[in-house]
Amino acid sequence: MSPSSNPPSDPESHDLFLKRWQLQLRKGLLVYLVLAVLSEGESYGYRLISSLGDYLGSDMAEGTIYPLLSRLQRQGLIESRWQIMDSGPARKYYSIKPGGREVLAAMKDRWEQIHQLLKRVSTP
Amino acid sequence: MSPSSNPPSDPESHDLFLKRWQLQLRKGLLVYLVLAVLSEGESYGYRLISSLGDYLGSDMAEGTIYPLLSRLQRQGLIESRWQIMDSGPARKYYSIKPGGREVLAAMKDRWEQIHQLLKRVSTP
DNA sequence: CGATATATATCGCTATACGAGGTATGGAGC
DNA sequence: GCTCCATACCTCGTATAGCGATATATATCG
Repeated sequence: MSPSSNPPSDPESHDLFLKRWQLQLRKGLLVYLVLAVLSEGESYGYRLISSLGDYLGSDMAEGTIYPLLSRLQRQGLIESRWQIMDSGPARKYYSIKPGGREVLAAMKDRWEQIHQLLKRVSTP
Repeated sequence: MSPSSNPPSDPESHDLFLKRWQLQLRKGLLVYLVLAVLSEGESYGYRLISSLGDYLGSDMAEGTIYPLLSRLQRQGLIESRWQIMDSGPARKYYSIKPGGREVLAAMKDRWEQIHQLLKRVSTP
């Protein structure tokens, strides 16, 4: 266990750091991912959790996706419709609006810029 | 001005959205950038603001960099020393520790994963 | 009738970036 | 000497987003 014998390289504390880092990275990343997925066709919250979970390696929490979708709709980037199902509870399908596609394109450009920048920084 | 005539594609509100998005993106990104720059040699807060400003297009605020550096030091990833200058106020030079390099390498891997993922999502 | 899977929503907590404000040092101009 | 400015550090309050926990409802299966 070595509880506190090796502070400078304690792998356990590094894991914690990385976990928190990835949590922060998701702020901004998830909006992009949701818009990108919706740009390929409509979907709904519960389904997005599993599709994005496949991408990300870990599920995004319900407490994340539903507020996120509400936000995007309030901001006019996506729209929703209720779909009554023959079996099971109703689904709220979201689809991307033209404004959402514009924003997505801008985000994609900015993302590419940032990636180029990081390559430049890490490989001098 | 068209204050509210074109909600779905209002470029002004899109700019606001993108501005907020980039703010959120920086959460996590800046830690990476600071560690990456420090991995190439020691530096100090005030200097980091302008070097990273060049990279990012906009300066990072002083209220961002100083707490960030304190945090990284508290977490044992970087260390600092005071340098008295012949002219002007003293500088607090930060340098990366071995544990910081390990974390930086892990972040780089994860970042590459995420970039591949985004490419897969946006180009089906 | 209770357990489970599906599906949506909300609340409180935490972490981080930023703007505004504060402190201090030393050089240039009046 | 005195004021202005660039350099250099720090801290506080605000806003935002992800997450875990919790609540609710529908339909199916045993």
